[in-house]
Amino acid sequence: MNDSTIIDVARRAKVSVATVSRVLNSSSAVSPKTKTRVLKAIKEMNYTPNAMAKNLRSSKTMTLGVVVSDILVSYYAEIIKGIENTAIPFHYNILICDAQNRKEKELEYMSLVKNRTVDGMILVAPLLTNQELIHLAEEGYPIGIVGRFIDHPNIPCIYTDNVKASHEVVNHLIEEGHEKIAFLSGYADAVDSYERLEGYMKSLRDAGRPFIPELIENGNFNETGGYDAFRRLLAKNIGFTAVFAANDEMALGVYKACEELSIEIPSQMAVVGVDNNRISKYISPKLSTVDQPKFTMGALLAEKLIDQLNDNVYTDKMRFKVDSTLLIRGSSHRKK
Amino acid sequence: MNDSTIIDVARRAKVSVATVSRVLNSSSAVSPKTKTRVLKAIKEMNYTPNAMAKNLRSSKTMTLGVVVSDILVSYYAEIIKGIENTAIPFHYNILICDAQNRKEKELEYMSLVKNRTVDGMILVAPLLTNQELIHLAEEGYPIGIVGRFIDHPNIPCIYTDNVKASHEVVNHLIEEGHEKIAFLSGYADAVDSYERLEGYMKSLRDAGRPFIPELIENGNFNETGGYDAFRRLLAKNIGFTAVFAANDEMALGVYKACEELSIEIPSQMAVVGVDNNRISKYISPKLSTVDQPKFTMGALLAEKLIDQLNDNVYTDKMRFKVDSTLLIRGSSHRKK
DNA sequence: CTGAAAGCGCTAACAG
DNA sequence: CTGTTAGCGCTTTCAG
Repeated sequence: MNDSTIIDVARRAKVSVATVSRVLNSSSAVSPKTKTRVLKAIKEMNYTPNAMAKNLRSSKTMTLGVVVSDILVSYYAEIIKGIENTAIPFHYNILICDAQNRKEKELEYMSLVKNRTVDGMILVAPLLTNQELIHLAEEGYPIGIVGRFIDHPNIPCIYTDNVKASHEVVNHLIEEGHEKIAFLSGYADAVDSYERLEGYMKSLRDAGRPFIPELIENGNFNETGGYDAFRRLLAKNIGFTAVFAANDEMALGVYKACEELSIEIPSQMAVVGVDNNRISKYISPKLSTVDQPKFTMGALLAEKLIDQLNDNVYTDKMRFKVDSTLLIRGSSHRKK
Repeated sequence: MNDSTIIDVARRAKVSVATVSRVLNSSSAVSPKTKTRVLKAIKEMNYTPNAMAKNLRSSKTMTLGVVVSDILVSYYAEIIKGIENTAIPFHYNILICDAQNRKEKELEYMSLVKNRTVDGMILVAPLLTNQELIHLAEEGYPIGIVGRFIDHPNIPCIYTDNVKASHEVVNHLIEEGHEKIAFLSGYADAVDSYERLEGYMKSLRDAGRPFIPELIENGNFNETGGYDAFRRLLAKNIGFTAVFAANDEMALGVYKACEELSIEIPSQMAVVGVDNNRISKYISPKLSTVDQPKFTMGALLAEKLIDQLNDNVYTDKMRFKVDSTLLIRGSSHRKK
């Protein structure tokens, strides 16, 4: 166990603790001779500075919290990889928080920034409302958002245009000749759900198609939810030939139901998801989906938040919109 | 921002800091009246105790580090879920460390336990050798291992019998009528690789088959590595009809190569992996693989480590062997 | 270039 | 039941 403190090292090197601290942090010049002596003592005692003491004194923990809905979903994991990619070089650690798709959990985790366990918090596609988020930022807590636009000078955010992406998907489906297109939304209170639904409706409107409310079902953004929702849809006997799932997880549920019911994708049922989940290109047929530059989104946002943490730079550009791209794969391309 | 300290609260409630601390931690009785007053002050000032100060004082951070090789691999993500499942109720946070398949990284992360950023460290299928791990434990750092047996009284560990699992896989392949079975190992220095190879050889021996060294290739435990290794294997023209990949990621690489070369699975090439990665049951044909109770493994190990952290219980049972099960799916079941 | 000393915010004796 | 006080281990003025 490492029990030695800076005092022990100082004693052994016959210098003051201040000097030891100086060589530890290269904070100011120390004569080469004393420096060597201190270094030697440190090595001999196998001394490691106590991070808690350092944190307390410097009011920094050098760790960033990252709240995601579900660590098992590759979409989040890739964003985390991106965050990590910028955090590591800046010597920040990452505290991952798995909110298990629950808003209360998300809120609970915010105490980590309040009690100074982390220096800042990155929320990925949070369930918290903009208002709640803004409230936190105004209390002075450094937070950043991935996957949502939020109009506040203190909150860096990076997002894609959900309405546009969704609009593109539905247009594609219409072009493929589908008349009735179902929509699987996520939890009703998620902004993503709402925006994707908006794009869906816009497409219908543009194409002069009627909006049929029965064609909408909520699948809670997860596989079983998607499965159930799709079965409910089917039970209504509306005769739709395509489903747009607001994320890939729900699309996976659709695949499962189709397999059980021997509905062939895409000839009898076209399917499109969103997220470009890792699984989407392994399943058969490959799932058409909307890709976002996840890694980059995480990396860039982390950079901005770290900037803010260190220089209190709020003036800089803080809001980033990145493009998403529709990947048309086997699940939605009708055989001629 | 939360700038108020316990002193401010004390002042406002007209009590001493000790009393505030008492109500905060319910560490000893406080009269209902003062308690209410303190609580009121806390609420009014929107006070949150500073975790760093608390940590320093109590020499506890209530966080556990978890080192995994790659957070994107669902195998690790599920273990993390298990760890989380026991950590949360015990009020521990989890600091995820993504070692990016590199041993130096793993070692670097160990500084988190040395410098007291975390109270203990869980290593999942580490690249560090038993010796290195034991060294750390003997220096007094609380560590636990998931996915490997390690014979040391201070190191809780949970593992499956790799030799046996691998033995089972190869037996299955032999029963399916395969004569020449290739083996894709991971990095040469990983214990898992070694043990899985051992089981492979044992099966051949038991069945009176010759061991052909050319049938072994290293795929580094990842998809592209598996792809490359499989292509190298093919290039040797040995005429094997089955591959046992030491993990599912490499098996995915085999699938990719087979698709490119129009080799049909399983009729022309049987494939079996290990891990029961989430993707394995979505690909077509479904991948035969070896399942481990990942969630349970994480949960149980975390429990043991936390026990150790709190009570210094080293006497308790510390090493757990759990059963893995061979899941025979489409990729290795020869059509009659 | 080096040392002394004042805390960072909290907990836990100890005394009352 | 409540208050006083001594640190936890470190960084950082301020003097020298």
